[in-house]
This record gives sequence, structure tokens and C-alpha cells, in this order.
Amino acid sequence: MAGIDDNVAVIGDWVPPSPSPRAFFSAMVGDDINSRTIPESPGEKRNEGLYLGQPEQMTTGNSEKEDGAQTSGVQLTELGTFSEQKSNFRGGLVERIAARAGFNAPRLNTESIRSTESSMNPEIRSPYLTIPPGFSPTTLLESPVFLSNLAQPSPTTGKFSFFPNGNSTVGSDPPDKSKETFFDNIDSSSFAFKPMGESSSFFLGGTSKSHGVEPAKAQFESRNSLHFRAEFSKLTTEKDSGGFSVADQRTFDTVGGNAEHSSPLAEQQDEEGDQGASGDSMAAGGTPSEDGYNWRKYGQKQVKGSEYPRSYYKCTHPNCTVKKKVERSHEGHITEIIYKGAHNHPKPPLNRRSATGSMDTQLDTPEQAGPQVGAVNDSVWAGTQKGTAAGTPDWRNDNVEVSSSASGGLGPEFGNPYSSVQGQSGTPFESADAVDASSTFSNDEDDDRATHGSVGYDGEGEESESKRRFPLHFSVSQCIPITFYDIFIGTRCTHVV
DNA sequence: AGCCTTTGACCAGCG
DNA sequence: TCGCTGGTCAAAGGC
Repeated sequence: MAGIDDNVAVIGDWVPPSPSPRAFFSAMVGDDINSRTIPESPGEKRNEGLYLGQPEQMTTGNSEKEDGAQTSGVQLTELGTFSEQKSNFRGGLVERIAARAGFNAPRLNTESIRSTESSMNPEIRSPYLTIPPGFSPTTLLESPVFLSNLAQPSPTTGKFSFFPNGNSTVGSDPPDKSKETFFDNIDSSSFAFKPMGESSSFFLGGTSKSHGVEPAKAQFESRNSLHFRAEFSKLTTEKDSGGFSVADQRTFDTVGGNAEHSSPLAEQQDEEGDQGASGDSMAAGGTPSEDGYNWRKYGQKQVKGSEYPRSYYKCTHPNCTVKKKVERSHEGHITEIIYKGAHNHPKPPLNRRSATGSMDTQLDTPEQAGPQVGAVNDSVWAGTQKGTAAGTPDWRNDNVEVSSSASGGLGPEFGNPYSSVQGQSGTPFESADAVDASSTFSNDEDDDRATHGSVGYDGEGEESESKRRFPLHFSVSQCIPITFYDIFIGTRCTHVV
């Protein structure tokens, strides 16, 4: 199944270019910044490795900026939370791994990070996603291994695909494969991360632009990575904006990474290649095709307030008037997606060109299946997804805005039950889905309501509150603990617009 | 041949 | 009315 393969690939991407087990774990822990603790792998390119995100990346769009207080607070919170958790994670995971693997896991030094945490407030434990920006929970969750593993004690979903021997494909692996195997492999010299020339990269990182793009990453674009990019992209772009508000977290829930790591080329290549010629080439999360629908770009313009050009897309379906605006950073990261209207048709078959691209992620979610009623009112662009993981649109609400960011995709994936379905179904899960979902969801609501990307899916009850709290209309609907091999690494909360 | 992207021009809304 | 801005059109070209 492609889905599985994808997952595998994704996992592989995680691997640092010249990875050593330590590096890997350190990365996992997020100690990249303080790599000094791991002298063994000096040569490693940290930027390529997993980064625990940098807070700055997490900034959100302008609208959110307005909320200064929230903004800074949130950032800190998230970071802090992560750090804190990280410490736990570190202690637990690393040690466990070390124990199993038989090598000494480096102690991660998170002191510096903690310092940051100091600013951390009670929020640290906030239900919001605590996963570091650089670290993409989504990946974990989505990956076959993690998905299943989180719930299941033994990650048998398969070995990590990135094992050098290559025989370990998640899908192929016998269910029996257990963590033991995994660790054993690690322990054994055989364990090696793929040099990633190919997949160089899954950049978890919150590397900031400062890290610079590495050419190698260009290659990194595996189809799989696409959705990550999307997510990252949003985050990335937003980071520029300066702080992020709580609402922003919705974006982060699923996102950890910073797209910027990947070179623009990489992304573009990736997108283009993966998506195939489909017009989607444009966007990772924002790519039209990502959401499962076919889009035709009919214009592009540099918007005054926006640092990046805005692209205009129309749904290619005959009677569908849905449009969407996508802003992408120079690097190709989507900074904002705004849907206008609702699809009045089911998602097209994967076959389409876009489909050819690996990206086609068609969610076989119920929503998709059903035609979406909705006339689009030309009048207004409803949804904005800045920096959000795509969420499920809150179609219940008026003026629901669904935002799906490429990135957004994650949101739905995690939070959205459907997303989960998707993953399980074996269909490739794409960030796009999220997007799609958003658009899709925007149902009956008149087109007027554009869809904003929102992460959460339900939370109806909370919704009102959320609105109150978050001008952006995001609310926390549900929090799910994220664990990695029994280790609690954070919580994911879905927010509903 | 069909579909899509690109891109400059055009149009409408607003102050 | 003018200028600015955002959104859309449509020709040209590519795949």
C-alpha cells in the first residue's frame, strides 16, 4: 500500500543525514540545540536532523499578532511545555532506549531550553500541543509505527523503514516486530540511518531560516514528506510574523517542524514531482490537490500586506465555485490558505493528474464521499488558515472558516476522526486531506463562509468558549496525550473554530 | 488535446 | 476623481 510506504518513507526522513543512534535519539529529545552533550556526532548536521523547534517559528499571522499578550505567552508556553515534557521524555526515553539498545544514550542537555521555559508559565502543562516546533508529532502519529504503537505496546507495525537493510518496511514487517527488534537493530552496527541523500530529510526542526537551507534537502522530498512541509510551511511563515497567539497553537498542535529547513527547491521539487504535473505543484499544504480536489490556478498577485505572493485557485469541478487563496513563502511554504465556498461535489478520484502525484490524498472520509452542498458566495473569502494545521472546518458554525493548511493537514489527521480513518484505511494520508477536509466540511454553510483552517474537529460545546477566548475562533476541543513508546511526550489538543 | 501555470492587464471596491 | 488594492480574466506557453 502506498500509504504504508509513505509512512515508512516519512519515518526514514526523520533520520539525520549522518545519523548515529545517539544523534537520532538526541534529536528525538530535541537536544539538537545543545548538541554539545553529544560529542560523538559532531559531524552531524543538526539542521538536518530533528530539531526541536524554536519558538520563533511558531509565530502566527498578523491577525493573531494583535493579541500580543497571548502571543508571547503562548510561545513560551509551548516551548516550555515541551521542554518540560522533554525532560521527562529525555529521562525516560533515552534511558530506556539506551537500556535496550545497549549503548549509552546521551544525556540531553536541555538546560538552555529550560531557561526559556522559565518564562514558562503554568501553561506549560497546558493541554495545547506541547510538542516542539521542530519535532513533528504528526509524523509520529501518522507513521504506522507510531500510530499503532501509541496505542499498542508493541510497535509492530513494522520496523522502521529507515533501517539500512531496507528490508524493513513497515508494511512488510511482520507484526511481530517489536520494539525489541527495533532497538536491537539500533544497537547493532547494522542500525544506521539512511544517509538521506534521498530522503534527507525530514526536518523536524525548528531550525530557523538562519540555519539556512541545505541543498541536500532538496532531495528530501519524498511524497511523504509533503504534508510535513505543508505544515511546516505554515508555521514557518508565521514565525516571521512574530508571536503567536493561543489560537496559533492550533496550528502547532500537529506541527512541529519548520518547513524552512527544507530548501525551497526541495519543496518545489517535491511538490511538483510528487503531485505530478498537477497544478498543485505549488503548494505543499496549500497545494490545491492536497486537499483532494482539483484546483486550477487562475491568478497570482502580490498582496500588499503580505510578504508573499498570493495565488488564486478555483475548483476545477464543473459546477463548483469554490476558490481558494494560497500564500506561499519564497521557499514554497504555505503561509495562508483561505477557502471560499464549499464544494458541491465529492472529491474527485485519485486518478486526476494531481492524483498521480503521490499527493492525492483523497480522504475517504464520509464527508468527502458525500457531495458537499454549498453555494459559494463570491462575496467573501471565508476561511483563513494561517498557520493552522488544517483543521476541520467548523462547519457547524456560522461563518465557519476552515483553514487547512497544507500544514493544516495534520490537524485533521490527528484531531479529526476522519483523519484517523484515513490513515487506517491505508490511504495515503496527506496534509492535504486536512485541507480538503476543511473545504469539504464547509458544507452547507454558504460559501460566504469561507473556511478557516481549524484544527479541531468537534468541541462544539467548547466552541463557544473558544471563540470567546480566541478571537480567531479557535477553541480547544480535545486533548490527546502523545506518547512515544510509552513515554509521554506531549499532548495534542484539537481546536475548533 | 486537454489541462494547468504564468503573468500582465483589467475591473471593482474603498478611502 | 484619483490612487490603491484585491480579485479576476485571458493569452501564451508548457507538460
